[in-house]
Amino acid sequence: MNEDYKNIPDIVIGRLPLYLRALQYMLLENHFVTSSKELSERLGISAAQIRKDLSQFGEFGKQGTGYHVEFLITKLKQIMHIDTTWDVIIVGAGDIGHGIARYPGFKNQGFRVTKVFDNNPEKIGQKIGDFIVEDSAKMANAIREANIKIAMIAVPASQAQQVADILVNAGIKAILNYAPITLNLPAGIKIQYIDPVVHLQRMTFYLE
Amino acid sequence: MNEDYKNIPDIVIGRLPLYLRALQYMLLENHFVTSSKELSERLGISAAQIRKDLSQFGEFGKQGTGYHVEFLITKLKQIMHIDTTWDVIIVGAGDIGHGIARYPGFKNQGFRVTKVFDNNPEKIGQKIGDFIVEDSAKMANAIREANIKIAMIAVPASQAQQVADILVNAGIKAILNYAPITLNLPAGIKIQYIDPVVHLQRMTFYLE
DNA sequence: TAGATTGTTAATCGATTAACAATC
DNA sequence: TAGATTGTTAATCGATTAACAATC
Repeated sequence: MNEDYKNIPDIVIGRLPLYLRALQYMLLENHFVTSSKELSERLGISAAQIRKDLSQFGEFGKQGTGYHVEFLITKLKQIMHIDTTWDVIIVGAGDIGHGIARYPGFKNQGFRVTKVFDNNPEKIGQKIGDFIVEDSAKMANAIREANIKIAMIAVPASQAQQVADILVNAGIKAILNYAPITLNLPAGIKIQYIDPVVHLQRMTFYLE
Repeated sequence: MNEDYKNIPDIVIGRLPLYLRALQYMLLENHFVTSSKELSERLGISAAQIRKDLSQFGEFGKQGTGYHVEFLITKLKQIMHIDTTWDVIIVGAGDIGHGIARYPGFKNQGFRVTKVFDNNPEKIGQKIGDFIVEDSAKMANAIREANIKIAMIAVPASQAQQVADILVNAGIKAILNYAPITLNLPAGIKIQYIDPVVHLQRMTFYLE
């Protein structure tokens, strides 16, 4: 648990990465000062909500001028605990595992993929980007030794729960699950889901 | 717009795919009748909420016994407009584009990838799974000719907005965006985002 | 019949927005 | 100074939950 900020709604936490992302693009554009109004226009989130969200964590702006982009980025990274780099492992070396193992977007965002596991003997030893696929049997030990807290699951749905159980048992505290199935996890373990089918189905309701 | 059901909160629509997914697994397990209580336990969503969500669309259960799994699946598919198959195109033939082009999970879920586009001459003509990468310049025409309504964006963030504008102009109504940037779209265009970094950052707040 | 579970209402809970004093 | 924008309060809006009559 984050001890510094208690009772902050999870929905607020969910917006922080979006604020961070927009601010980082501003910096790339040499845009050094912004306002809740400008962020609002970029993100489609009301200015009042952005100010209220940020105010949960402190006072980061100046009346009349707004927010200093670089300063707010630094603060948000501290709040989200990504002022350090988290080691992350990938379980599953299929197409999805491949894709995320080679994804360049983790760089400088607080994450570094360190290992890729699979239980298929044909895949173990294979090269994926900078990684050699390792045997899932060695996964739990590797997690404990390197004190890994975050894992991404990219195995078939039929194996996902079993994998999750092993991960949690070995000390994993946060899981990003690409398998299209809801996982059953102990309280305190964080979980996020990525399933393109769910996202697509959420939109077709509105299509004719 | 869905003309049959008006004023239904989007957050309810967002849960329907989860209900559907759980029900489909039940059917695989030859589990033919279920209840809001059982779905609740599988999904971590309260039974009251499940019943209330479903009741927005009709009466699908029976007092005392619960819901007939196959019947509810059929109904949910109708409600979400996935009782037909939607053609979907992918823009961007990099690692992410590769991953989703070969993803087997769309099958029988209402979606079929029909084309993959890229603007890189080195990629055009390349084979990806069952597809030959086509020139992005031909994208707008292809969308109009086949009356495509759904696209997945898997290009770098720097190109995503430009691609989105072309897609919308050609008639695309729903976009699943893998590029890590918030897109600016006209009202009425549906958008969903998949960014592993955002999902991970949402969890590290809670980690020490 | 007795037990189980729905669909629905009303109450509760939580999130968003509008408005504005403070102040840069 | 005048204009702009924050941080915050109170009001509004919306979503979730508890409870239960209806009924299979």
